[in-house]
Amino acid sequence: MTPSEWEVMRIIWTKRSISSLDVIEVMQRKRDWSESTIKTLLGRLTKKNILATTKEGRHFNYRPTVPETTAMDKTVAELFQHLCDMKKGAGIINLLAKLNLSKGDIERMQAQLDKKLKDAPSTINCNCLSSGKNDCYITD
Amino acid sequence: MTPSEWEVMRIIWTKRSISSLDVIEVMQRKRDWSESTIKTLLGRLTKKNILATTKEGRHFNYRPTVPETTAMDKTVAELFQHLCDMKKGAGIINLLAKLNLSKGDIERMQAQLDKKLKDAPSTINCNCLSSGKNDCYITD
DNA sequence: TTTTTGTGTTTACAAATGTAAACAATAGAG
DNA sequence: CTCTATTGTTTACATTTGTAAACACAAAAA
Repeated sequence: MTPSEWEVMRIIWTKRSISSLDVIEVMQRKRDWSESTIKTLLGRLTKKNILATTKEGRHFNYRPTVPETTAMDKTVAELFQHLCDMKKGAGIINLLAKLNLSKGDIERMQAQLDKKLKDAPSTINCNCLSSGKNDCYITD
Repeated sequence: MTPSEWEVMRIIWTKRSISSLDVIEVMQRKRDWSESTIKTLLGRLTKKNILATTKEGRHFNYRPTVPETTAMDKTVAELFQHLCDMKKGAGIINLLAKLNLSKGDIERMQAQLDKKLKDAPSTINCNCLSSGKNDCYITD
């Protein structure tokens, strides 16, 4: 899913089921895209089977075939897969600092971390050269 | 920076300064890319000013102009910027579950979370339609 | 000094992406 | 039952990305 497609999906995930007309209307409040552009994106998402359609009189109704959280988790996991093992932690710490998180989410994270801390290794090696050993000069 | 460029950068970030010959050698241990392909990537990274070069006899030496952590933070931040505000927390929780983290990183995260918990809101609204109010039907 | 060869640069080209106009089909209006 | 307007589909085209061959030029070797 491309960034533009993702923007369209957010609307559809939120609405659950929506006509193209409404997608266009909502989308145009966010981005200066022509009607055509949005129709193209809907078409591509449908072809990729990320959207399913149901005919309804004159227009179609679009609904996601994949839950938003599933898509999110996949995208986030993919991104992190390409980062240096050793520095992922620092990346998350920096991210946490910037995000607005609810009490509930923070508590769930804390629980998760408490659990992981028990058998966490004291260091994680850099795997950037895939050499099998710690590739990084700076070990921390 | 594209995914392929990122792979090349990881090598150079780790080595700090490296000849194209060595980049090619290391890279070819990871991916089945032709020498040409890797040279193209080095060229593009140089043109984008992500790499700086110094002539050294027959070959050039490449070194990053941007620290890896800076680039990482930017990429991670960009990704999260496009996700639903309400669901970012859940995304991180899922991510944490999957990652291998060092004790030190976990402790730093815990510290960060403790600090944030104090004045964390009890809920974060979905902003997927940018309507100004909570867009999501499911409020959690 | 000429030849060779190792490197960076140019050019190439298909696929994906962003962006959008033109077209076709069909539901609803008259 | 025809006409029109709406909405999905085709086609279009520039840019970026993945992948790589061809080329030019400067060192090193002869």
